Amino acid sequence: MPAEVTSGENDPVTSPDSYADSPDLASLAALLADRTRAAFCLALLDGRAWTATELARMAGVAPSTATSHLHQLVAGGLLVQERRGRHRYVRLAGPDTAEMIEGLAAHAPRRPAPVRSLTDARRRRDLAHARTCYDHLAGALGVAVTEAMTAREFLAWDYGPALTASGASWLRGLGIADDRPGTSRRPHVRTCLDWTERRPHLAGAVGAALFRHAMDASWLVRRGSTRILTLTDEGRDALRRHLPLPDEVLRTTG
Amino acid sequence: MPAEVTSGENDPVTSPDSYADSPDLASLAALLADRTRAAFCLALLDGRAWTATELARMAGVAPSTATSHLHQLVAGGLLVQERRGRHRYVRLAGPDTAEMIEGLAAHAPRRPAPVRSLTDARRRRDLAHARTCYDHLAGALGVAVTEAMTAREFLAWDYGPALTASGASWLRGLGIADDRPGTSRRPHVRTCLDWTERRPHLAGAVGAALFRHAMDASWLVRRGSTRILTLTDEGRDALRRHLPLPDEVLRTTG
DNA sequence: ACGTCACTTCGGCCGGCATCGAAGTGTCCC
DNA sequence: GGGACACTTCGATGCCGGCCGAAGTGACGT
Repeated sequence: MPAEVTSGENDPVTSPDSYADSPDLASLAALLADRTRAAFCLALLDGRAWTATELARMAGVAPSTATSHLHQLVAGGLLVQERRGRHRYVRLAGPDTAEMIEGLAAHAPRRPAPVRSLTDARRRRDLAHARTCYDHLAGALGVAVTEAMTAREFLAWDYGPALTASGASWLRGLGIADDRPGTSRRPHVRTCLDWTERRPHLAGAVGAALFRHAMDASWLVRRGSTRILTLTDEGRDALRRHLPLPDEVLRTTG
Repeated sequence: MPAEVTSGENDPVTSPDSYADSPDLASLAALLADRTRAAFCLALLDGRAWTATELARMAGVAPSTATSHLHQLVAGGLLVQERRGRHRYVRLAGPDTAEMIEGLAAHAPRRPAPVRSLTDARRRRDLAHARTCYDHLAGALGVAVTEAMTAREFLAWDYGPALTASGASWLRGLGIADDRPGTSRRPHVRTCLDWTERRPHLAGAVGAALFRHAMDASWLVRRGSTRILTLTDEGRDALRRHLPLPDEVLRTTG
């Protein structure tokens, strides 16, 4: 945490004399102000790379339309692309971009989408139960984990969300290497307002590490190529053992 | 922190059965995707109420245009209005709205605005030095305060920004009533990426309380009706005494 | 080599929306 | 009461941008 204040040599990313060029809020917001582009970004919030055609089908637009939108999103710095063969893979530019979009989405009004079928209803129920949120766990399960960690005083909220000392050692006990604080720019503990639960769940580097561990240990498995997560038997046992989670959220059946 | 997960009676704010209605990101972003509306919101980030005419003049549009935009922003929940006599005062709906806009602005590209005059250059320099950011202090001074509090270990960053015990007692020593944690929903320590410094400054309830104290104690005064803040002699002495701030940021001349 | 597939470019169409001026309503002050 | 002022409504204008289909390019597989 260097406390140098009289900024030394400025990185010439913009103008050499960088007094307050006002942020171009409108151009950034315009990128998200289209139904199709917004749908792309929300889909990409699962943290993985999608191809242009997949996104086009998901949003119900022609491939040429998707191309145009992806150009804009990449040019605007929200997405990065990777060309492999005849495929163009796009993903969110980084965790900070994901957090920005999440932050916006948390304040957005809900669109009342009518339930179309029984499958649709099931899909929604499962999505509300457990899903990925970029690089961490969301849904009722994510919120429950967060609140159980709070109950055991692994997380403290008094002065902003923070991991306690016992929380850090709990993580170490799980074999989760706690990234050394200060190493990365990213806040270690961050919260993210859950869409479905309307309560915060754990995010940031700690949330990502915990989720990575849960996937590595097969506590959770992805359902197909969606962002829906299914709790495995091992996962249920582990969460019951390591955290006293209420049984209601520990159902393992899709 | 109630850990009730199987949502009991739902508040009927949307549909009775509230599985995951996806957020309407596009409609929210569209509110900010217009140059004029974005300018309104950025101006309102100073936390005070403006009249429609003031905003119209600031943005360089006709009054009728401003009316239309303000309607949309109020209908969208970003702004609240208060009619007093023949004036219509609007302000940001709340701290969470301000935080959302700040978060977006921090990721927005800078618009290279050419310096038009000597007055303009001075205004920018002063704005970069100290200004309000909704309800707390921003600019080089805000960042310096934050970093000095970090150096004295009033703030800890290891597991997310947090106020330490000594930080809490330091605030009490200043006569700042530390809002009892848990009382309000708002995180007590939050950071906000500074536009000009590109480093975080203190925000959240603690940042707001500190700023309020600085204004009450006349450490800082507003310049006219702008968001520019000027450090007073008392303010310089106080900051030198309570925090070892580097002299460079302690200039009091506008 | 050929067909298939993923993606791109281009042109044209169309809807939505920001803008303004003019005219109207209510408020304040003299 | 009259005039100035803050704000609103309405209609007209014009532009920007999303959308598609058709045609083109390059990669992959048989």
